[in-house]
Amino acid sequence: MHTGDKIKMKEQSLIIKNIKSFEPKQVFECGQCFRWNVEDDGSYTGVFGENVLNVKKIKDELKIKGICKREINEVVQVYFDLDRNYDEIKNILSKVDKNIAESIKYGEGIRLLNQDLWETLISFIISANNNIPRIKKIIDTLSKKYGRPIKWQENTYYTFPTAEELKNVTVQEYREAGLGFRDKYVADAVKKVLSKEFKLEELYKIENTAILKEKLMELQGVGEKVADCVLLFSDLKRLDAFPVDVWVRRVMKELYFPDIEEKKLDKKQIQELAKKKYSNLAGIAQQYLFYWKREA
DNA sequence: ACCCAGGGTCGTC
DNA sequence: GACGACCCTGGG
Repeated sequence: MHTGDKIKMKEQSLIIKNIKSFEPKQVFECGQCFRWNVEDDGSYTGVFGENVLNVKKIKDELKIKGICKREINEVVQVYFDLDRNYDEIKNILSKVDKNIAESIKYGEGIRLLNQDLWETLISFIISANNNIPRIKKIIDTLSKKYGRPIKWQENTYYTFPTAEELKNVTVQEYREAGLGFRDKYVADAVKKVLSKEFKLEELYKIENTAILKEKLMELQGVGEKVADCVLLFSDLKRLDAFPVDVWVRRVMKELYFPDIEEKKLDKKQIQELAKKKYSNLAGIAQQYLFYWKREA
């Protein structure tokens, strides 16, 4: 087990007034992240990178506090995607058709996070044929065992372990951490990243989303769906990626293919329609649809 | 008790 | 391209 130095940083806080398109419940429970948890007061606390933050929304004011490695306003600006104009995106998408317009009304406070590529990759490898509570539990266990502690307000939080920190973890130890059959996939990703056989930083240089997706799928346990999630939810931020899971398949069948049996509905058909309708914003459209269908 | 599904992927045919 | 297997857990 890693017993490195505790990360010590000063506490910081930030208030953002007149915040638009930011509803904590929707941001943190639309399926893009697994390390944000709701508190008794309705606020959310999460760990990302070497930061622990608590986010509370009161009316149209966002109160953020916690400890950050760098200046909190810079960290927040990037992680919460504050440079993107979601009003404009929602306007464009709402004009596509009534269905997406209704889903946007339902989840108008959704916003995509710029999450660390490594953490997103491993998290979504773990997500395969799994459910959200268990995914969260596994990621929590990995972080507690192999990440570094950050103390804040009586509590200890743990960073998501780097590839380096997972260097000596065996497949059996992953199994004991609850990963199930995904144990070997994570071990494989760690090995390939550490040996530079797979270079994460090179991925940012690839412009074409399809090529980038192929590259991600070279890794064990990364199929189309996982690759699409990494493209959309990590800081690779490919808004044209359209992950199709059981929920999205369900909602797309209901809305656009009512006469086709769900099992016979080809994923290619769904993605072609998504591209045609939502173009380079398909990924964001997917989040509105996913949240809508899953909550309702 | 038993079965099923869950933000799928892989190996085999 | 279709099909079954796969770790594990919570809910019916």
